[in-house]
Amino acid sequence: MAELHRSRSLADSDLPIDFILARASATWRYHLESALRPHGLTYSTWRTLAFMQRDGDGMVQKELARFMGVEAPTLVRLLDRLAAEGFVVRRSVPGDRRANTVHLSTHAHEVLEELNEVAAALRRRLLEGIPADRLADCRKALETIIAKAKDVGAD
Amino acid sequence: MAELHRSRSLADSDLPIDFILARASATWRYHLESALRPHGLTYSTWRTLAFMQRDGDGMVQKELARFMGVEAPTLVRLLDRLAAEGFVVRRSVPGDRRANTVHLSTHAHEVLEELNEVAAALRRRLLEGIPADRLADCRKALETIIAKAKDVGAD
DNA sequence: AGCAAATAGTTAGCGTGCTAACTATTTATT
DNA sequence: AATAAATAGTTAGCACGCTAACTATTTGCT
Repeated sequence: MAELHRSRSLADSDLPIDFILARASATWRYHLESALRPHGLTYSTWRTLAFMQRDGDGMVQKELARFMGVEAPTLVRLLDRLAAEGFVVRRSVPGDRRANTVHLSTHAHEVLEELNEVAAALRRRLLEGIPADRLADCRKALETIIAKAKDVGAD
Repeated sequence: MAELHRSRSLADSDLPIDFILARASATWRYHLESALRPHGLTYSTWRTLAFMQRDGDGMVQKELARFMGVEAPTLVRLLDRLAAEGFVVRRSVPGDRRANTVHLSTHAHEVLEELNEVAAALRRRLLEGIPADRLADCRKALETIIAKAKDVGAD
């Protein structure tokens, strides 16, 4: 992977906040992707497992997609890959023959322990030096943005 | 576009900050993409023009790519599209026959006035209700993350 | 001068996000 | 009960991010 996200030359300040937000998010994702790669997962496939682990296990695909904030077709492909590699199992729902619930394999649970530590390590590294209250404020601001975006209605 | 980013059902809190960061960024991008679509531009092509407008005009492609935080091949395709639609011109550099400088057309300048207002309107809407000092703290935190990511070195 | 290394731009190809359109099934209407 | 509407999942196809590999040119070494 290139060293783009390790370089100077971005006059961070004086860019609008959304530019900074996008850059921070992309950079974080890039580094996580790098850290995950040796473990054979991408950011998105890892993220799918992570969401399943925290409350998504046993959900119907539709629910999981919504929980993760992606569209159904996006999830389909991620699950295809994860199922092919033995991380995930689709199980048909007794009452409804359209739906599948999705489940983590025991292998996935094992791997996740390691991967969660990888993610946590990056978190520690990137958040190092940010005062806790500033980080809390940041979190609140981001949550407000997410909330505000929800009730827009008149696009 | 789907109404994913307008829905509830994300238990925002108690998710790690990187999940919140990614969600906020994706949501913002989604709404901007929606607002831009009627004007015939995508988020990424608009973003390219926006970066050119704020200091990137006349840059060599390589420089612009770095400024924007994307790899060279990513920018190539964006410029191809933007050039085909008359927003951007590539001009060969006298001293160096490998390089191109890129320039906004007058049409692009005109369109940008409108688009900047679109972006600003969304900004106002999504940031509404966030106290200025909290937003400033958030910005500082995000800039710290970006800075921290730069000097990682030992990936 | 001449050859190796570096650099700018590009093409090819993969993964991930989306929308649109399709199938199969379930629910609601009448 | 029969038909319309809604729902779950999928497939197809586009945009955009990346890396790897290629061409053309420039720079640096000897």
